[in-house]
Amino acid sequence: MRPAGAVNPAGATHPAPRPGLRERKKRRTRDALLRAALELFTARGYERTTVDDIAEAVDVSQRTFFRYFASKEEAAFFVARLAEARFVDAVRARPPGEPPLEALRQSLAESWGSIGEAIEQLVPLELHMRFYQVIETTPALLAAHLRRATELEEEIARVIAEREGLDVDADPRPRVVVAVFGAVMRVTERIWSARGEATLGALRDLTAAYLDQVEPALTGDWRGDRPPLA
Amino acid sequence: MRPAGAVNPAGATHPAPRPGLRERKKRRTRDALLRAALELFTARGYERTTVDDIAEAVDVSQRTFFRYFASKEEAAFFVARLAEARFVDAVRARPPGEPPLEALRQSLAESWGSIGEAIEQLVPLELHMRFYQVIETTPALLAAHLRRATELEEEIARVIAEREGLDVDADPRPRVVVAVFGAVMRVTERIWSARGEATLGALRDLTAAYLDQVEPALTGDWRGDRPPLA
DNA sequence: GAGGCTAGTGACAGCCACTGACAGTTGACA
DNA sequence: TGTCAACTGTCAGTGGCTGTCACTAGCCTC
Repeated sequence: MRPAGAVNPAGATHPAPRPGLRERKKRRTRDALLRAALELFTARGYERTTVDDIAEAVDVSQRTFFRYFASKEEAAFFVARLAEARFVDAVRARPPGEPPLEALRQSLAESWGSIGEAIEQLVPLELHMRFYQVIETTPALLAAHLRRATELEEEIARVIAEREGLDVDADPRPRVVVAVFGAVMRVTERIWSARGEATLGALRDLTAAYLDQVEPALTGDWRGDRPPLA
Repeated sequence: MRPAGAVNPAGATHPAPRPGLRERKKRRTRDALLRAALELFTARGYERTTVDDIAEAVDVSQRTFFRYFASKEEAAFFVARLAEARFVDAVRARPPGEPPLEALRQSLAESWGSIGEAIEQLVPLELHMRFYQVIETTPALLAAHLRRATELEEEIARVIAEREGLDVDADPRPRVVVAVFGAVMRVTERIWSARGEATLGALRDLTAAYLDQVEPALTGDWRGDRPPLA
């Protein structure tokens, strides 16, 4: 079986059948590993914490760690996966008439508005936010993050294409909007993490400001003296 | 010393002082390793070829491989680095009046026009092109490729900002254009490599077509029935 | 052109991420 | 309560990568 699978199957209608002891224990172990991993990663760096360190902190064997997480990297991005899934759901739920770029913007605002508490149930939100700085400054993690981001983009491009009744492989526009949107997000992520203020609010504001700059940036004429931002 | 360093220091004015025996031998070893690596990677896959395999193919020790390349990954991207450096140079050399996006487009066309022969001196061009499909289909390599791409983007953003007399950290536009440009390139790279035709020409045409779609993709209205492309 | 210097190399030992195999333990359920 | 299956620990092994050390072979000086 796959302990690291989806937290909850999508179509659960009943109030939650109270998992058995075994299930709860597993969950506790996984959460403990997750939390220990993130704490060690942010405290002493990703490369400098070994999987053995994490396992030891939770008092399980290294082998057990790898039964919960396919890799050290997977543990690092476990929480981020939650947020991404929310975002995709939000895009799917957007009203059909809305222009694509606007739908993406709104989905982002929406999912960021509600993701905090979901994360908090797993690990302290502040820890998760600080961990982004570790991602951004660790080559191996940054690489993994970018790869995951492109996978996410492909998924979203398909959603957008479906909304608009287009074929992703025949019409370039879905992939292009999503790619542009993603590119701006990554630029803001980097700048945001480079500054000290690792809060969701700061990231949200910065992203909004940068998205507003896409059109001005693409026009040939930059002489219009647009006001630079803080 | 660093055998994998720049092929030729920029400011070489003399006709080339004929390197000693030692230097030539080193160069030959490095090129042999490079070629063997790329051949093995494309033949049986990146993950399935060990560094020992590569070293054995050239009849040196594994330790020696790591004296030429800091990592297996570095060997994989050695040739790509050449192409990137050319591109950056091309951007720097663009006439100052040109709009940023246009400068990037032209630089791309220019560098792709001349990079072929430079690569051919190191490894067969066709091998290099086929290797892109390996990159695209190997998670570890794709991740590394994306990270390298963002580093390149940062460098180019600074060049663009300087051209326009702006401060990269105060004005978002340089980073945004470059990010958008890079995003489109990556989308086309992926589509191009997914199709069979691994030629520079095919990539160039596809990129041009996709760049033309940026503006249409960003406008809210997609009803204009733009012609999808082949 | 003999001898010393040192860059380049091979051999070896060791770290860390990760995997397969096997056996012991413990919830779940009849 | 006993059986089964899930979960876990232990152990051995692979591959990427690094440090160390001794040795060989270009290079340079006298």
